[in-house]
Amino acid sequence: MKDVITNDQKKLARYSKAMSHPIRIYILELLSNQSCCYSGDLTEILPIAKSTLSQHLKELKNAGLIQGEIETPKIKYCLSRDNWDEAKKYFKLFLNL
Amino acid sequence: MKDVITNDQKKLARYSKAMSHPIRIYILELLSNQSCCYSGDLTEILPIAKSTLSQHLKELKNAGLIQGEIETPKIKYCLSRDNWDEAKKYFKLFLNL
DNA sequence: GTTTCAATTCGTTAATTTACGAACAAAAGT
DNA sequence: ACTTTTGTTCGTAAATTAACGAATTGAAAC
Repeated sequence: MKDVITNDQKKLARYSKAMSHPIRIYILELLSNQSCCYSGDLTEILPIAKSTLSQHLKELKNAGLIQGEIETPKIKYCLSRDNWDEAKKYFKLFLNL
Repeated sequence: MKDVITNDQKKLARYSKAMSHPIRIYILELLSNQSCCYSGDLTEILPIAKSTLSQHLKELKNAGLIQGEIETPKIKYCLSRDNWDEAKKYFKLFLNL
């Protein structure tokens, strides 16, 4: 019984999972509008603990959708273009857009 | 501290969550290609137990993305057009497509 | 009325997710 | 050296998810 699920389907599910929380949607939306942000800014705006935010950022990093660059003492986050574009491609195909 | 997360962001996260499993992606993809299917067909193709499939279908139903129609003794599933279109709209905006 | 078919619900288990505050780390400024 | 700033990691708890097989339902079909 070979696998009927394709790699593309797994990847799309993976990206969807990364997007499956309102906070993470908020962050991605922000980053697709303004090129970058600092997590300190997010901490001030979002009604969650710093550590929780950190977890969400990690989740997005692990999914490959964002990347962080150290600008001591802060960290500048921006979209990971390659994967973001790949995700867009998958969603586009999936949704017939 | 009012809610900085919009309803649209919550809805998009909700739809993403429904799409966050390969099996559910598979089902949605199938339904967006062929108008309808019977869960019996899915049971034969997919490498999971019937009860597990049932859970995934329920998940998609709860997210409003599919609907089931009884055609005794089977159940015919198809996309829930309204919500599917709404989901598409949200993803389109979110991804700038 | 009982059997059969298709699918869901139940009961259970293991793993993952989300959240928090406290503790920790790294680097710069004092 | 020590303090401050900024984030991450740790430890923990509660809730949700995913999976299975067994039991159940509901509506024909016999």
